[in-house]
Amino acid sequence: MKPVLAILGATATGKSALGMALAERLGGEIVNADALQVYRGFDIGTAKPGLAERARVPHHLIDILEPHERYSAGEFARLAEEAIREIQNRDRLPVVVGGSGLYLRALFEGISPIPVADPAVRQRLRDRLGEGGEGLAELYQELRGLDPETAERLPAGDTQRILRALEVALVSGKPLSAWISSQPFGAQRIAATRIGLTLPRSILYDQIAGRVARMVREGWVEEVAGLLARGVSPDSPAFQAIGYRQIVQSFEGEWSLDQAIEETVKATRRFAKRQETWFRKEPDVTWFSAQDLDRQILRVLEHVTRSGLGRAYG
RNA sequence: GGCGACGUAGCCAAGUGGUAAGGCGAGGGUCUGCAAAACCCUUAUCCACCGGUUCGAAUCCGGUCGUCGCCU
Repeated sequence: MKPVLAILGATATGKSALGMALAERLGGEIVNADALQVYRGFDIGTAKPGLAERARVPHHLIDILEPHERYSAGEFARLAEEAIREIQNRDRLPVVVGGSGLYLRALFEGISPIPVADPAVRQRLRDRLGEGGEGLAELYQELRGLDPETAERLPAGDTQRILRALEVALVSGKPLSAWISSQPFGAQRIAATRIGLTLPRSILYDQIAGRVARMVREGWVEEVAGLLARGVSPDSPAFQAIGYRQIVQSFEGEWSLDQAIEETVKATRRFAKRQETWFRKEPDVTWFSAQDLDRQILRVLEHVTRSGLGRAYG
């Protein structure tokens, strides 16, 4: 497969804007590598590109799921690869834009073909964990028996991963560690020219606060109210999105709207920090300052044409 | 000016004689299908300051400074 262009970086650094600009100049189409922009109706708080942007440049993997549907790194990797193939068949340049490190890794390095767990099994494990259940320690012990390698790796408090590892072993009869070693990351690569956007922490945090405030002005709270009124369950996967949760909690009286907004800003800051931690050790990323983006675009363009991409898409 | 309360980390705060809880914030990190998730680690050689009592003081006593409240 021919190489693609990828734009990554923490939230609120301007990835979408840069992606648009590059796609327009290079004859590209955007492949969204974001876990929440896939949900219909979750627009403002996910900073989803608007209809105007999408009319100017084709976007893929946006608005493809209903809020109750589940998405995942593996699903993303499959869909993204398909989209990339189609775009390349049209002789256009795929521009992958996103901030989720795992999703990007799954796409570019290939993710092990681990079977999706049976929801019934997941529910049963949840029940065993819950009130009057055995508790996490017991489940962790069980995992030690079924998949000692993974148990060794995981901290005893990581409920989410312990459950997942048990799920895989129970459903497939093969431990997660075996699935992984049969096709580790890196076994199936898609070449990419990776552009990273970064900002000094204090500026990034200002940016985040400003963006959340703007989203609220643009009707974020009303959007959330509308989703609930339409019957979207607050327990839907889509409501895992930062801000949406907090706003729902303010509706439920847990805190005031101002507090919800403040909590949203905080959660976004923590998220951005985690993204930076992930990307920091990611190899083969050429970093550009997100300050003064307009002027950076020329430098990025130059870098892109000099990279393998210029040749591949002559 | 008088009286009273208070002064513990960037913020909030517990601790009232035995050698500084916790929360928030911040920073660092882990990551194979929930990833905008989940999890882990670090963050006060020291309790406004000075002196005293005591084997031992953030804790008791005196003074100084500061903050707040009430009174004049």
